[in-house]
Amino acid sequence: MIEGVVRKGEYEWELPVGFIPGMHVPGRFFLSDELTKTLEEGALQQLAHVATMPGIIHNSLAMPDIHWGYGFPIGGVAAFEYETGVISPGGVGFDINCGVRLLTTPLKPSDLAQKKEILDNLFDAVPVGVGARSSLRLSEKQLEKMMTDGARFAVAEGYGNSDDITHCEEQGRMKEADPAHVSRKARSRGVPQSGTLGAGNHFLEIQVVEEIYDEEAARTFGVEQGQVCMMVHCGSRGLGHQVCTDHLQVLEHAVSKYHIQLPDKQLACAPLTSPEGKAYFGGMAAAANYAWANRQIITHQIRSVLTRMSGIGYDDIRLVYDVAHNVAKIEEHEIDGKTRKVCVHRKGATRAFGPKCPDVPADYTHVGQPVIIPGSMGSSSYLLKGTDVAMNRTFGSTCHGAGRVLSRSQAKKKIQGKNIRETLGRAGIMVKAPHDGAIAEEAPDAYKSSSEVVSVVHNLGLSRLVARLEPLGVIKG
DNA sequence: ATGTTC
Repeated sequence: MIEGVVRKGEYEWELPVGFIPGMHVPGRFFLSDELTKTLEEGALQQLAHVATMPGIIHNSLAMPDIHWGYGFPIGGVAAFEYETGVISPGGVGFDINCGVRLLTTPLKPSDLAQKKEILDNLFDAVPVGVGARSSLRLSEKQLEKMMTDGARFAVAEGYGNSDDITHCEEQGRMKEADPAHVSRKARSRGVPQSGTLGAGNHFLEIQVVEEIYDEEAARTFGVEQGQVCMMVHCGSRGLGHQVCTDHLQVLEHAVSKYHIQLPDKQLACAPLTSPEGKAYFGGMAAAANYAWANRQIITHQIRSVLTRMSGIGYDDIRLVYDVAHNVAKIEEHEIDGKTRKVCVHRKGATRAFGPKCPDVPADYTHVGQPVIIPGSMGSSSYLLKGTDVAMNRTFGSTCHGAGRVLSRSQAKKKIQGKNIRETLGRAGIMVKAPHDGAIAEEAPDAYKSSSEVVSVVHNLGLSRLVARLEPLGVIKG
């Protein structure tokens, strides 16, 4: 382990205050011995950097999928006191509300004789790849509604049902969204991209529930062994990226205006109560809502294909839940016995609210919030549940996925996409992508093991395993 | 992640 890090338990490590100058709180991160082998020193430095920011409380936290990111580490969680703290785009990431949703179907794998045709139809119905454009032509007014109403906009337009809304984090809509802080350029990127999947690690998968770990929670979430499911992983596309870019520029100036000392320019931020901080938050929430609506529109396309191809009903395809992996939220948390209003930044981290917490859907509240962890291409995905331990220790947060071990360029150099496609094909997993390079970048070997990451948060109790899902067919952007 | 270095 890197010098200066203190071991606190089987899966826990601390960066003491003083690891670098100016830290207000300790850093704390969660790794198994196996995962410490892939820890990047740069990511740990970033965890320490975050601990120097104004108003941070409790700990600068990182989940076991920690890796190097823009300013803040990916896998990072940081909460700032509302009155004295800051908000930072680096703590959210460029893909605002990159997230994932899980749908159940009444189908069994044996009902998928036409799997290739289903995948072909899904590939035609959901535009994928960098710069993908959809056939939907949103008006300016519709885009505005998409940004203020999120998943509700999509459902109001006929792309879903009311259960879909109650089964989204935030009911698919942050009320603080303010489209006035979304630039003309961001809007022009958003208009043609509604209902598109995007690229990189974004995917649409046909999966099967392979193992149940927690019968009661699985039953509550409507998930059964042997059931065919659909998983959607995507975000706010070019619109969210542009919101991040635009506000970073403003906030770089705000840093000197508000006399904030930072160890890295990429931590650009502003006080939560400042006009600049509020503007970013309003724009970020608008982009988050765009992402929820985007996943909702894609859900409708999936339902349309499956009802046409397999004869099941539209409402037989149920949304289990939809979680955000990249977002900042105003929440109340109890710290040292006192309830504090804080802005929780989760960047490559999942909210994991426990039983009886606000915003957990009524039909799930006795169990806790569903947590959805996608695997890398061709590997297991997991369904977990939120816990009281997460509420007490990590502002109700857990990991988000596997985390890279090879950069995109390293992966493309080392790995042949065609070979991956053939190997997965032999295992019965069909892959469709715009080109083989997209497959190489996202090859399983480019990522840490998602099962190792998930076992750490399960063992710590930051969330608890409910079910494991395995891919049957993959559409990659 | 991203009209993949406006």
